Amino acid sequence: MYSVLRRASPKPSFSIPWNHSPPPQLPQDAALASLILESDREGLTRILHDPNIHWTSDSVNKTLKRLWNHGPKALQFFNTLDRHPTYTHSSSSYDHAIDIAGRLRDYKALWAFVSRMRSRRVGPGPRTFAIITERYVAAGKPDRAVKVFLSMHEHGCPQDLNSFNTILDVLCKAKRVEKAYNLFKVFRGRFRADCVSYNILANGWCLIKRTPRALELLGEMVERGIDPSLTTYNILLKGYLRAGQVKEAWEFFLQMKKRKCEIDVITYTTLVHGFGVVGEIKKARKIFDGMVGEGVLPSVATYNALIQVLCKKDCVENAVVVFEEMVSKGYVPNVTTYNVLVRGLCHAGNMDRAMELMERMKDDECEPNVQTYNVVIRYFCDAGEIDKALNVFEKMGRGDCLPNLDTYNVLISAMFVRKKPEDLLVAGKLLIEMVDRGFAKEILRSQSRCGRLPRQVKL
DNA sequence: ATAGGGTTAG
Repeated sequence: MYSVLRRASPKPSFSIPWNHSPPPQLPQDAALASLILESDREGLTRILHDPNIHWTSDSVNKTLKRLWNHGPKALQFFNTLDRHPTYTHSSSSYDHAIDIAGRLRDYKALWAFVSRMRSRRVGPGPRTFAIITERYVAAGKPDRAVKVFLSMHEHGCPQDLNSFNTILDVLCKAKRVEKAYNLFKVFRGRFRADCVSYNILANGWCLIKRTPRALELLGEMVERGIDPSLTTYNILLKGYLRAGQVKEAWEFFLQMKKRKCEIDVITYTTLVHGFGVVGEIKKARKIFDGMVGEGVLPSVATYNALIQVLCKKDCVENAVVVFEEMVSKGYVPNVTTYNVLVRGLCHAGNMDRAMELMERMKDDECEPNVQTYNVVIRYFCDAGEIDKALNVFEKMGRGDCLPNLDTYNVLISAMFVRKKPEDLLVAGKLLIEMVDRGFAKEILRSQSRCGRLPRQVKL
């Protein structure tokens, strides 16, 4: 039975936590994570304060990471352990907790962690502020993020070029490029902006498809005596391709070659992917086949790019051939390789082979992640095979990979499509489970963005 | 955790 149905019966008591579902050879932190999810406050203290468990910073961090999509429980775990008689949290665990609080937009808790960190003299450090600013920006508060950056020194962590570049990057990655550029103009002198600062901003303009501004910035850096690096050129190249300026991209690449710029594997990966996504498969292949002759070996990412575009714009069989080829050459596929191919197989209607590949992943010691599961669940739902989707969901729930908002969204909406009464019952239970796990705020936010819920609906 | 290349999808 999957977890929602189990939830319907009385919860197992703590002395026999695994009575209903004995853990199948799960890593310790995964077993712990599911145990935490199932337990109430009292039980939690009992487990965590058990003198037989030896806590380390590493095991705490792994557990927090597992509970990433279950914020309230994760913080409850962190706080309970914070009252442990002998164990004290490390700075990286505080950073994790701060990240989670920020994701939940619980700024009160976030700043309480910062003060506690400081009073225990384990921070806050540059990484802490990278996290905090990123969370504010993600919550749509870029001005707040800038203020936090400007007040870092008041928390005992002085700003430097690194932290300056970090805040620029955080703003750019969230597409607040104009804001980043304004901050940059004010402080580039004080922090001695370097090539990295310029690259971050150039990449920002490229992300919002404003390649002319990126090019302008390139001129600006040269004017100020900073030499563009290969990274700079790769950013521009990617920018042209992202903006659909394929011809310009190719000309830019030829210029790079002509100017004796050392072309690297990232340049080639960018090209293979870029030409592939616009459907120029032959060109993508030609670039891929030609790179070795230029003295550059493909990486796993290059293979991933080729496999992905073959799945999307050619046919999945050819992608499988390339996959087998890379394996026979001794490359070790990573989780992205598998995910791309699993999705390709699903898309081609080969659900059985997709599931087989997922099994092969496990045999190859590459654990499927939430994306892998979500893809398969989504395609099963699309095909109306809700029972099979639930079957896969059940496998996740056992703890090795916890569901996220997408997982719930896909499953629940699929059940509303079919409208069988028993489905609706399960959908309701899933919804309760979601709310239980702290997804409610997130749902409301995403729904109100789409205008699907009236504003007065409150949870 | 200072920058560039691969992950779902309407």
